[in-house]
Amino acid sequence: MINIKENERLNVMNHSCAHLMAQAIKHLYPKALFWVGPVIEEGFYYDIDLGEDVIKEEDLERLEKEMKKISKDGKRIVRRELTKDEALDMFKEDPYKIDLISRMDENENVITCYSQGDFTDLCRGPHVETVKELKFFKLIKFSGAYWKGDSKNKMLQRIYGVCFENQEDLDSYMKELEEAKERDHRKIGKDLDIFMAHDLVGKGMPLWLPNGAVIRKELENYIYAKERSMGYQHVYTPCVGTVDLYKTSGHWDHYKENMFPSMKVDEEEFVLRPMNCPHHMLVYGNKLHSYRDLPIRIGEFATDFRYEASGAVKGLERVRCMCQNDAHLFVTPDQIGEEFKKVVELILDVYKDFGLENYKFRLSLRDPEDKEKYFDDDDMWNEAESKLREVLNELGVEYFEAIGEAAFYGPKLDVEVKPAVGPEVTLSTCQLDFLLPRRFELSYVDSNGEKKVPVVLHRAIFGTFDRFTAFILEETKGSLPLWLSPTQINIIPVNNEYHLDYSKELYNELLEKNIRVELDSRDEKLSYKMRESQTRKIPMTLIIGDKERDNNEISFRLFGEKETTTLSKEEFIKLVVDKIENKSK
RNA sequence: GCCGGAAUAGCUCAAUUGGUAGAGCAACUGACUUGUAAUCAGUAGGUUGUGGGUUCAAGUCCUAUUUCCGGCACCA
Repeated sequence: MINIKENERLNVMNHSCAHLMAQAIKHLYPKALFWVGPVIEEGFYYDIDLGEDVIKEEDLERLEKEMKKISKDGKRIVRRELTKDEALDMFKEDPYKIDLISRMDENENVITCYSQGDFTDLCRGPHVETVKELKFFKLIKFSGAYWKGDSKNKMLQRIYGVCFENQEDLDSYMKELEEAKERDHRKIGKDLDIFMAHDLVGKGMPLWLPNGAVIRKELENYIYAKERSMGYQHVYTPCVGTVDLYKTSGHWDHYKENMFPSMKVDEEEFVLRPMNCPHHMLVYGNKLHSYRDLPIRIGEFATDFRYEASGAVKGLERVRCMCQNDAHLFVTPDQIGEEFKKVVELILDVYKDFGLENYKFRLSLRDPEDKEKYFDDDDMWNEAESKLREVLNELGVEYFEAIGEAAFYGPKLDVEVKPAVGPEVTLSTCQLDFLLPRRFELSYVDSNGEKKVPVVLHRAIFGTFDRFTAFILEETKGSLPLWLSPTQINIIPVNNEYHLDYSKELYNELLEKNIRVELDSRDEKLSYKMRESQTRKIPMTLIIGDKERDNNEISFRLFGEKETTTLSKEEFIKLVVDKIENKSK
């Protein structure tokens, strides 16, 4: 999808289109006041205070009509420079503009406003010459949005739109939006029986159906083998802990609002665990460790519960019950760089295996001004942050930095991906932590026989199995590679009377090789079964008739392809086993 | 949590201004015995998310609530 913000011409057009929309809004809602109307990757929006009025679906059409009318009228867009006093005077009736202007420094930037016909807005520009240039636009959606992005503030109304140079580009953009809906893991998850939800279980608590469970098991096996080969040890720990555990870790103070409420059992308070760090700290602390033992890598496929805001819950992507592909690496300070590097390399390795290319590394740093959120120790933060940067530069990994995105206990590296619908989410994460080991009084004995505090790296390669599955479904549009596919092979006998025996023989042989195979022996037409095999996106469909039976062959068709390939049975089985082994399509 | 919208058969969707809840697919039964995306016929399937209310009459109007959808805010 085209990034409008980064395309110079489209950026200007979309910004002007935001003004065009504002003008139309002013015509239909004379009392409307405007906050800001920026260009974003997907087009533009404008935040508006409509007083008592609210935008409705049908209003978008009315607005579009009004915009077309203004555009046809073809007024020039006129720029005018203002002093701060002039600006304040011009917009003296508008508290939003006064808020903006009073924070401007006229010595740094010229204050400008742009007019088109009866409409003037404070704006940095630039704009197109005349509104006539804005013809191919569409208002996409609308919603509430907090003033200045702060939930303590009043909610304004936001309208999103997009503008292109010609009808074809607009049409193809609209088509892409439609296609994104088809790719949504919630739709695929329903169509392919991967997961379900039920009111009696609760919001954000997906139930993994047999097909989903196969995918998840394969993911577990895959990452377990990788981690074992890298010296990880896996544990099982309970999904509950006492409140005291989280008071010790410090999470109680920072995140108790996002935990399920505690429950009293006998004389103790328990909570469903929202993360596994405290449990793993205790596992480490179970034994006295020598510096020779480090790094110690403790992994777990751990179910966690978070009381996510009701409006945030979404499919498998944002849930209240999730399973983390979690691990905590206990290292000496001079092992941080090397161990962090291994995690980044593992991430790159895994993403390559899954053929993922659409992701970004984000180095999440603290906001030094925010003393409330972040653990206060400047030296610790500076050291940790520069360490991570150093490794990333050494590996030559492209990344961007995000101030204020760090965890309260340390900086982190996140992998960001864009779902089919909605804002970007974090998949993998690796977080540096100097704090938790101290709080749990963890130690190792160094070469001088002195007790030292280890450093912890929290890391999750898949993030959660839930979210990773969601992303894989969207990336593959549900057409999973053979090794991950719930059903790998579907056998269709041409005629049940003549071909079922050979089909069964084949079925059993594949089953013995641990291949997930189905035999469709229903009394239905071949084309009917083939259609179903394709809609279920089964990677390989076998057609077994006279030819195959007589020559001890099989004919197969790959998902999404028209042609059929015929191989000897042995060749075919070898091909399938190889494909699964190599994780190829 | 906030703003807005939605909820009808297992699934996808119909049902004028309030006036007897329907269709396709799936399921089941039977016929057909099939060479690469839907064979034909029949049967069954619903307290219209849930609880209140208005009305002679509610899928439709009001109200509360739950869940879902689009954003916002949040995301250890």
